[in-house]
Amino acid sequence: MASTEGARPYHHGDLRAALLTQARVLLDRDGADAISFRAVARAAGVSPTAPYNHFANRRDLLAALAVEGFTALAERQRAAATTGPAGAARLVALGRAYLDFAAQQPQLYRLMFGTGVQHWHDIPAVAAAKTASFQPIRTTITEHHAARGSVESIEIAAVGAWSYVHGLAMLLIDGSLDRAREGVAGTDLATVALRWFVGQAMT
Amino acid sequence: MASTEGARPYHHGDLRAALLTQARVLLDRDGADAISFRAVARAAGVSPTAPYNHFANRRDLLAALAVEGFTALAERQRAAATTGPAGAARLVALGRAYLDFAAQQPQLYRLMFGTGVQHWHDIPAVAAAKTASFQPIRTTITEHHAARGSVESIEIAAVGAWSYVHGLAMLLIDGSLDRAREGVAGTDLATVALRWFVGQAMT
DNA sequence: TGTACATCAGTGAACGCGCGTTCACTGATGTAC
DNA sequence: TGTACATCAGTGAACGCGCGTTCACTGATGTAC
Repeated sequence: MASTEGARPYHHGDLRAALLTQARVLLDRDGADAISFRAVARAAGVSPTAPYNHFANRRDLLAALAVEGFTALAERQRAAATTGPAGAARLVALGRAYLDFAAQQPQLYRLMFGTGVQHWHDIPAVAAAKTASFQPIRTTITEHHAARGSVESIEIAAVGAWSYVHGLAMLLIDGSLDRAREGVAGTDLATVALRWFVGQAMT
Repeated sequence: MASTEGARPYHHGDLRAALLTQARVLLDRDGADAISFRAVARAAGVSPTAPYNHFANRRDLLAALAVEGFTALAERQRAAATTGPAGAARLVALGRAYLDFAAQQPQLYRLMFGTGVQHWHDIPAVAAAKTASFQPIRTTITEHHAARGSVESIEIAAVGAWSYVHGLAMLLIDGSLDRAREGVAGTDLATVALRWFVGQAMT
């Protein structure tokens, strides 16, 4: 019986990563509420208490997911904003990267922005990752406006762009704009909305 | 003993309203997760199962809260958009009413926009109330642009305005803009951000 | 005006459940000598 | 190279909890005659 070929080893190898993976599966399928310590352990094929070797508690696990999310979001934006020539098209590409991220993993996006966890800002790692995920927008807009405009006016434009794209992402995700989609013939609403914003507010 | 002066009557009078009130208290204090049927009943001083006479289940209770919220939000916007002369100031006032609503009852605003309940759109009353709460923005922007612009371009501006103000509300609520606040001297960030948007996008 | 009865809006015991977390433990691994 | 031992990463039983929901019930109210 002992140590037959298929036997699972006593030590997992990389349980931490496996737990995060399974948590993502649960998150994507049923939302943040479905992520319980026990359910994650179960999904990873491990005893209910094994996760305590890797995360202090449930909150800590969710925080790790959020940090991963913010990091990935920042990376996607950075990639989009450094591809192709500068100009309005770059701003649209930046916004599209943001919206695509949210659309492709809506539950993760929701988790990152408040749902499921109270007092995110109490967790330094999450707060830092979130702040960092705003940086690509700030940087790209600063470059776009170059010398035109004060530091303060550029900051306001950056906050405005983040607000816009964040609100658009949320409304698209939760189906609030399904009606409006029909009113916009041809191209998809996200593209139209992004071009509109860049045309109006970024010149 | 029976029917002494202080005795609570067997029938409550308006338990439905009392349950909603207590649910709001729980919501505001601890968030949507804290709203359990039992906790609400307890807070209303009633047996754990009494709420079933008024709500089919927990989800139904949350939906009622959301509908109340959307109705109030629409009302506030309508009031703001019909006070004072037309023009850019009216748009700013509309946006301010929206942001004030969110800032004054952040947990309710979160509940309305996705947190805590999956598949809001499956509940017709909620979907209808949400759609109705978008109407004041649409109407005001239509009037503002008058004959200038196609129906489609006005719809895009309306969607844009909603996205902007919604995103701004969420980011302000969850503390994401606390850093940015410091960078904007003098007036509060919400006002500055609203004026910026109206100045850029609504002309 | 009085009475019978239907309906409404509560009660309270009970169910089964999944959860977070603790605890003492044990198998596996790594390291010092 | 071998051995003793510390450390790490798991197990599994157990706890107490609050939850949603069901069920049979009962007190209070309203209505028909």
